[in-house]
Amino acid sequence: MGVEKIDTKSKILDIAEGFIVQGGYNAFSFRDIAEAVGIKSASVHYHYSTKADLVSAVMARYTESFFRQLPDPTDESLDPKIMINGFIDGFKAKIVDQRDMSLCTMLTSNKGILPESVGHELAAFYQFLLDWLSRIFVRLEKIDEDSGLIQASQLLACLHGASILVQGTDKPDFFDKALSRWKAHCLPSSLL
Amino acid sequence: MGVEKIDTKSKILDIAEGFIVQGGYNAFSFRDIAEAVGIKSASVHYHYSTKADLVSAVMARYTESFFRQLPDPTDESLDPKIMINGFIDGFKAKIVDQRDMSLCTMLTSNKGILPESVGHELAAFYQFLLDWLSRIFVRLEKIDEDSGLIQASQLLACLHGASILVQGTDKPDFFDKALSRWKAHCLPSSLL
DNA sequence: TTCTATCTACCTAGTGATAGATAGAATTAT
DNA sequence: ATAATTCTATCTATCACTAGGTAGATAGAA
Repeated sequence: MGVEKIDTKSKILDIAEGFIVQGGYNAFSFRDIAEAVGIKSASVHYHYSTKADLVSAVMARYTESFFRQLPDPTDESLDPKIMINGFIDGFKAKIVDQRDMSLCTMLTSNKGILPESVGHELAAFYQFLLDWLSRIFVRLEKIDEDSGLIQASQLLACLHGASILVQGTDKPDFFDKALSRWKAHCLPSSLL
Repeated sequence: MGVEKIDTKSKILDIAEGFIVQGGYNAFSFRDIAEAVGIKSASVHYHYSTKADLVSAVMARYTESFFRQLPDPTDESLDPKIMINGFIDGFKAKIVDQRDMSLCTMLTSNKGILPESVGHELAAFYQFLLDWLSRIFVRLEKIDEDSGLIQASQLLACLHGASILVQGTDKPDFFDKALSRWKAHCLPSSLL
């Protein structure tokens, strides 16, 4: 412990996450990471013994920090419209401004070649996220849980699909086009 | 020419396409393909000299056969609702019944590591498809071209996102959930 | 005789992973 | 307090294997 030099372990995760969102599971090697961190590949293995471990750790950290940033959907003092809008804007920032895919979109498309553990983590991530969105829609539109889940699925699908469209066409405009229904639907009350 | 034994060249494309939709660009090798076809890897190179050539050929064939199957959007004898529904159902068959990603979703997520030529083909594919969908929406809802493109973007995003959701959660139900708005919206007149 | 499609054999460059050494920090024993 | 020990994080060197790609031979068809 002590002076906390910039932790190599999380530096590795940062760089691995960057490589994954740019090219997926098979598009980087331990040597790539080692070079970027400034150590040797054997030292990367010291921190994460296998590639599966490494990707699993990236996913776990992502999930943890993702949900830590989300507000409590049942907090009555928060406007559900603003929560949804914040969520959409956060997603947009990632895929339009940074111009790469979200970690989960990328890993999901790689699911067939991923260690099984990562597959489970992915599924859990989506379940949790859909649940979060559902609760907000239930509040926002005073609907039952099933309908909330449907709304949540639609929004989440639109967001992921929008990122494919932006990436595939190289035209960031498609993000707003694909999301226009939701933007209109979820304008914060302050603007109505 | 002549007796047309089952063409090795297209057998290679079939198998390559299968590998790509299952795991993406980096998840298969010439040796994998050779083994599946029943020849040696050097013989695969005879037909497609580089991996970029091969994937490019897969994409070109896919694009060609995809658009050959689409009806003429301006054909007044065809019901636009049925065309949209047929499109959705075709997509669903691919990703829900066959349980893998569409070639384009997969390649788009791999775009960062793809040969540039394939990137251009992908962009062209999406432009063409969005145009096709736009024309139908313009007819269906008697709207202008810009609004047609917005509808088209939304539907296409929903479809791609639905495939991510299905793959990520392992729950095929999410396809219909994510698409329910469009199914309701585009019921063929015969059922109204 | 030339063309087509295949083969065997190989190359170079990388892959994930391991073994063993080492310098220095932290901990424990005397 | 100091000496002995263990732990941490790194290294060098290497393994067995796979990658995409190439050269050259060959059998059969045109």
